[in-house]
Amino acid sequence: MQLVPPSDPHAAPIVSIDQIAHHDGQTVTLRGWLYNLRESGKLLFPIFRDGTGLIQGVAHKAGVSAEVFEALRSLTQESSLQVTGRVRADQRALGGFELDIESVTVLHRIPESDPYPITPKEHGVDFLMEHRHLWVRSTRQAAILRIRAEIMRAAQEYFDSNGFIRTDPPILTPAACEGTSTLFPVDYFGDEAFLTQSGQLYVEATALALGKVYSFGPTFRAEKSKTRRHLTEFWMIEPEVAFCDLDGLLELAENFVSHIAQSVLARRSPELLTLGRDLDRIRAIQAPFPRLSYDEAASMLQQAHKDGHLEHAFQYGDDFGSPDETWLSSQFDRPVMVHRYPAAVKAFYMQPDPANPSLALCVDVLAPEGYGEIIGGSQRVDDYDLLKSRIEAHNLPIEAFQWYLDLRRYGSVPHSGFGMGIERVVAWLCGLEHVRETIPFARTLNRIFP
RNA sequence: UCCUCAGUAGCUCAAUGGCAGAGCAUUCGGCUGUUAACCGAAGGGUUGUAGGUUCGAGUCCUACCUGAGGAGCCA
Repeated sequence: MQLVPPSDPHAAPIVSIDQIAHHDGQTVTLRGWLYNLRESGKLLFPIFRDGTGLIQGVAHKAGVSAEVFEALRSLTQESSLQVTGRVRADQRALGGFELDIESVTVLHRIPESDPYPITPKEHGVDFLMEHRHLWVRSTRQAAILRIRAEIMRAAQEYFDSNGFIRTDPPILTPAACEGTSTLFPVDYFGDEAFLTQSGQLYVEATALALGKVYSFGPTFRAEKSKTRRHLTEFWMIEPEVAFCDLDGLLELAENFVSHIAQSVLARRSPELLTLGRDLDRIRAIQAPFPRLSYDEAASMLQQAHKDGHLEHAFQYGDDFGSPDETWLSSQFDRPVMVHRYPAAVKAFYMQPDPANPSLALCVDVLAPEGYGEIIGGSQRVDDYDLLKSRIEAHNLPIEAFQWYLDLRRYGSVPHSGFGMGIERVVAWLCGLEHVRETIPFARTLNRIFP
């Protein structure tokens, strides 16, 4: 296999397909794979892909050597190759350019006896997930992964350029962070440890060291959730800010999400269009976001039930169910921030609202179009005695939280933070049905292969 | 964990309780502008597993396995 640029100084330059428009009329070399091959008598129309795009080649039997023509004619889908030809603008071609083929070097030819499994026709979800290592080559999946990468880049860019320091918490943890979720146990030299379900408690510590911090990494939940919104392994980005109250947190959340959406729009619009996304939907995602108190949201839900928009009657005091969130978020064209839930349905570390201590100073950001909760956050309890009594009331092992309580013993300050699930944001911005397509290799309740 | 649905050719799917089928993919042949190309031909099956009802089961019944959609929980 020849993988390095040819040493011949007169050889055609190696270019990627996304740069092909800059080489109109020139002879170039592409490296990639055969995406599809159409044949019409003495004409061949191979379509090549190289990870940056697709381009159709043309080979006339009379225009190339017999060896080149036969090598192309018998080429199989997804065989790898290097092809040299002249770039020509052509209205008939999908990308506006075609390649008049001069020569071909086949790097690896897939034999007919064992053809590439994923054909240009439709396939079922299970088959595609079983072949995820190959499915990622498809145009649609590649577009999603490019948008995912941009979302991650833009998220880090926002924090890095606003004074935040990235401090990543451990993946292996000694005990449950929140005491609620089901965790994945691992053997830690004879002791039981767990894969982290949230880095929050740890970034609270680094926030009191560095002021504004964030963490970004994988998170694990062993809950047997079986929905389009759940993975057992997902990526979460968690900012934590010292001297920040709930109002400051709401402002941070809306500016952060707006920045991500507008970055994707600016840098990945072709991919959004590949996915059939309406760009106006993304364009609308601009701060400020609508804000609803839990009380206001609850009233809206009860009214929606009376008007026949919701089957289930919402009980004041309950947490919102999935249909509730879907309906609420569908009332807005941008994410809606619901704040001040009843403390009883929220985590132990959330600061009570001074105006009504039965409410927590927390926020859930619900994405529109039924994508549900993308962010959950709160102002944290900063009083030692209150936090200690909360831990006890939730029957959590106090010893495991001694270090966490220390943060309230030594220079405690008001502080706030949130966690944003990357995959849900990817699914939302891409307009996908299921989060399993938003990560290169999804881990779900029923799948840990490939 | 609960509810609902599905499992037939490599893939996507048909088949009233009565001969196991089609399209795509693969192979061969045809076509000098194809757009998931098209036209002709060929090969390709333990109908998820185990049991039961029946003269006869892909089809009906029971259990199990696998997957999907939803609920709860959450990001």
